[in-house]
Amino acid sequence: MTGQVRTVDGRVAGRRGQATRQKLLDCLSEMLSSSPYRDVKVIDVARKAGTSPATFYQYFPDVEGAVLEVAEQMATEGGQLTQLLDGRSWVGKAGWQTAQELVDGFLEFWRKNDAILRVVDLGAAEGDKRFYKIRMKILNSVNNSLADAVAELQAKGRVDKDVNPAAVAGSLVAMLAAVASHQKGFQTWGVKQAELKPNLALLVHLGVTGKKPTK
Amino acid sequence: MTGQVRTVDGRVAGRRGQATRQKLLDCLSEMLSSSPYRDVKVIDVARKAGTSPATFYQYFPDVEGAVLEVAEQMATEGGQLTQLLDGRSWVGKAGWQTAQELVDGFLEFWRKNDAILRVVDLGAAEGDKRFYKIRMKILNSVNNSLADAVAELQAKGRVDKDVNPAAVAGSLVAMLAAVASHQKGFQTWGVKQAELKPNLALLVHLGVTGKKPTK
DNA sequence: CACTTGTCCTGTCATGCCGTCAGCTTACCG
DNA sequence: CGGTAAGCTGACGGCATGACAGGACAAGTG
Repeated sequence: MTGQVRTVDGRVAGRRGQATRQKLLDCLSEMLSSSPYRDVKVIDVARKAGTSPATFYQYFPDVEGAVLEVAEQMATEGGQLTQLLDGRSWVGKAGWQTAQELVDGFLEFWRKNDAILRVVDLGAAEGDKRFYKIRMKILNSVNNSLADAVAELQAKGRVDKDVNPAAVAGSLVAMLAAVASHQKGFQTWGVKQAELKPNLALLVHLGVTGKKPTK
Repeated sequence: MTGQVRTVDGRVAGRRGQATRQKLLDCLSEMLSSSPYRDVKVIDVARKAGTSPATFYQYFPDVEGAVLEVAEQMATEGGQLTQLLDGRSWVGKAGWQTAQELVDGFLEFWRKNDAILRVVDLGAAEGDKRFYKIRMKILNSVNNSLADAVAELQAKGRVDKDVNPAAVAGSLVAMLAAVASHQKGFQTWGVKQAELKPNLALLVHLGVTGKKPTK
């Protein structure tokens, strides 16, 4: 799809080059987890990777460029999130389970990639289309499936006609993403991780079906 | 409460000093709106304020310190958000109106302060307790009111016992904040601002009362 | 083995921002 | 008018940035 990996000055990267490139990306990922985005410097990433800043600039235009790469890789993995919803039912007990598994899978994915997702969120909120597109790529799979589910229930008359499936789905997905980003924040409100999940699932179920789940 | 405003080196700031200090904060605010957080430099803020970098460092330890100040000022204004919920009813048509006005007021506040709120969100997500506290200060008022409303309905038996009021309220508030941050994103999903609001209100109403609103 | 080719890395350098200090200017007060 | 404290800035060492040319290295060739 993306063709060969190329250096900034146009050379094609060989085996060794790709290895160092990936090492730089991995080290960048680690840095993002351990220090504020604003303080991540090229020189630190390079040092951590046991190489020099000049090498970094051979593969990436700047820190942001490398971050986009990390984000892209994560977004590709994130495509698996569709599986949480493909072919699931929103009716009866199965519906409750669908909601629970969606919440579970979503939070888990976010927890695993929280550092890079923070930055993607920031970039998207700042209006950067590249980050925005990546955020879409991750959320779209879940969002579309949710919107379809709402639209389907709507067609059967089980959901009010004036509900906008895309708006509801988007809001629910945004909620999941936001809660995942600030999981620690809930502890201050006296809410433990284990308690949080069923309540989130409840909200998702309510939003999609308009009704309380049968457990 | 906070006593006198002091410079970094301990002098008390007079009228003139406070003016330049505030001017620096205002210019910082503008910069945050127009360029990515990562690219906001002390020298740019100082230039924009018609002063020198050295002056900046007289009032703030660094960019982050100044950002915290801006955020603090905004958080104080944000206390007004409580008014959106104080003494409101969640029953019948009034309940629907309460939900609508909450969504309206919340989105408006976020739209007005989106730049600084982005940064606060980032800081909080990165685990910085100072930003985290400010985010709390803003959200707590809304969150507590919502949680109280849920708990009250729960006491009357109108909401299931296994619902955790704080978890539900927190999730709804997080949803509002996230949607507000990414309002532009919804346009890609074909959802217009005007359509978004009632659907958000619906989700809030569903979350708080467990039932569809009577319009 | 010497030679060539193309990939890969780094030393070095000009540039620009950071953060501090000493010292100058301005405002206020007796 | 002189003293004192507030207010501001030029200047400087330090460090990150980003570009380049050249050296190191692996692999193939005669």
